[in-house]
Order: sequence, then C-alpha cells, then structure tokens
Amino acid sequence: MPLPKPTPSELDILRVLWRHGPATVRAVHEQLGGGYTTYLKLLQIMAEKGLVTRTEADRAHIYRAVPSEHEVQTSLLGDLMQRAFGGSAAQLALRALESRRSSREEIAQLRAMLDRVEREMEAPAGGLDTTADQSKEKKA
Amino acid sequence: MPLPKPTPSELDILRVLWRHGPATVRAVHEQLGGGYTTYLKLLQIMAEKGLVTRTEADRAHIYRAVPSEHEVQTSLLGDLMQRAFGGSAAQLALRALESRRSSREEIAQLRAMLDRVEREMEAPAGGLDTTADQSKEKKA
DNA sequence: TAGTGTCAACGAAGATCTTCGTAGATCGTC
DNA sequence: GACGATCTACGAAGATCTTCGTTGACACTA
Repeated sequence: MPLPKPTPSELDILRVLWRHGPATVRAVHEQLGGGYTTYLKLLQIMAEKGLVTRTEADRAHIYRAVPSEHEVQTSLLGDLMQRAFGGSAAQLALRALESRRSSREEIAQLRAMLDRVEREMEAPAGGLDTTADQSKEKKA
Repeated sequence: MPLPKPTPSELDILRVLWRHGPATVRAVHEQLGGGYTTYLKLLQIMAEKGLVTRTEADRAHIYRAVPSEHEVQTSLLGDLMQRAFGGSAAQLALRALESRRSSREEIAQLRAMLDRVEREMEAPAGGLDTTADQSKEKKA
C-alpha cells in the first residue's frame, strides 16, 4: 500500500504544511490551536505512516508533507466515489455542482475539462485502468 | 443537528437499503457477507442515530433508510469539500473528472449542469437582492 | 414435548483516532 | 552551576468503529 488515507486531523496538519511549507510542531500547533503535544504525537504517527518526513538537524524537528495536495485530493475523492457514488466520477461531479456556487472562471475550467475528457475518449490513451488509486500524473 | 454522517459500514448498509428497499437484518447480511450479528448491531446503532427506522410488527424487524441517497451524497461531498478543497465545489469537480472515465451521456449532463449554473448566476431570481448568502460581505 | 432454527438484545474485545500529562534531555541566561 | 523555557518521547485515557459470541425468547416440527 502506497500511503494511507490521512485521517481528519492528519489532513488538517497536511493543509498547514502545504500552505506554509515545512514546519515545526510549534508552528503547526500555533496554526491549529489545541495542545502542543497533540500535534507532536500526530506528526510522529504521520511520520511512521509515511505521510510526512522530518529533519532532525535542529532540536526542533522540521516536518514536510510527503504527498502533494493534489494526490491526497485524488485519493480521498476516489474513495468517496467508490463508497457513495458507485464509482461514477461524473455523478459525483454533478452532485458537487448542483447546489453550490462556482465562479465563472471555474465554470470555464470545467468546460475545458469536459472538452478534454471527451477528446481523450476518442483517442485511446490506455486500457480500462479503472483503479481507484491515484494514478500517475502527467508532468507538465 | 439533522443526521450524523454515516460511517463506512453504515454507508454499505444504506446502499443496500436504497437499492433493495426496506429489509431485514438477514437480507442485509446476505447482501454484504460477514457475521449476522454484526449487521444486527450496526442496524440497531443506526436506528439510535436516526439513520434508519424499523418496523417491529413481525419477529424479524424491517429496517428502512431515513436519508435519501441524494442527501447522503450531498452531505459527504460537502464534508470532503470543506476538509480537502477549501470549500470549492468546482475544484472538487475538476479533480473528480481529471483522471477518470465518464460516459458521453454523463458529460452531456455535466454540460447541462454548467449551463444551468451559469444561467442562474445571471438571473438575479428576483428584484430584491436577497443575497442571504455566504459570499462577500462586509463585516458587521 | 423435545429438538432445531431464527430472532433481538447485550456485552465485550480489538482496532483506530484524538487528546493530553509526565518525564527526561537540551538550550539560553543569570 | 542553577533555573526556566522548549523540545522529544512515551504512555495512557476516552471516544468511536467494527466485529462477533452468548443468551434468552420464540416458532416450527417430528
């Protein structure tokens, strides 16, 4: 198994690391509030799980997120898609859009995405690889 | 608080109830495999939580899903949207579509949805600016 | 009526998640 | 060198989730 799915608390921490970059326990703690050792413990567990790495050069260790935000989003979404949408990404997207606000720019992005998806339907890019895992990212 | 978010196991059970309609513990158990009393216990807990109701007329009680599939999907999606996508439904939808297969029909549905969303953006729905919404607001 | 099977109820165990207190090491300062 | 602040490590408690064994009630039947 590549990386475990982060728990809600772990996701909170990852979000801090994605936004602020590598950080100490104290920095995370100050961003999120609550007990200092709570985040120490969580970060230790996350390091065991492989969700973060740490540098022990200084006395206050520096933690870095391992998976990118993109990867985690894809993973969590794949999970929910399987569990609640019968594996249909489109049904999920439909549900996401149906009662919530989006900007014009986002709508334009989505149209472009639909165009792309439709184009790729005609060009057989790969087999029926419907794995729920995060797949390889096309490096830009 | 309306209804709690179903746990993964509870969601499995709800999916059976949505697909098959009201069912006994045995029916759920036969659909999902595993120990009989596991589902008995889960359904009892779900009844306490309000996720299902039950009819005790017969010796084998009949359980019914309380929230619709639609409602649960919306709820779980809203949760994930907040936790992992900074509240952006469009970003979530984009991520859902970017590496997964959808049918032409689903893509057409999505385009229609985008059209609708965009139309609703332009039509202020009523003369009054009843923006009882969450968007831009000067702090009080 | 004794035996077999099905049912709900209950309790408990194990896993995971979250939180925090305490202990011990280290650093800076007086 | 003593003191206080800061840090890691460790353990444990409480909550939730999942699973299952046992018990007692009930029903069918030979």
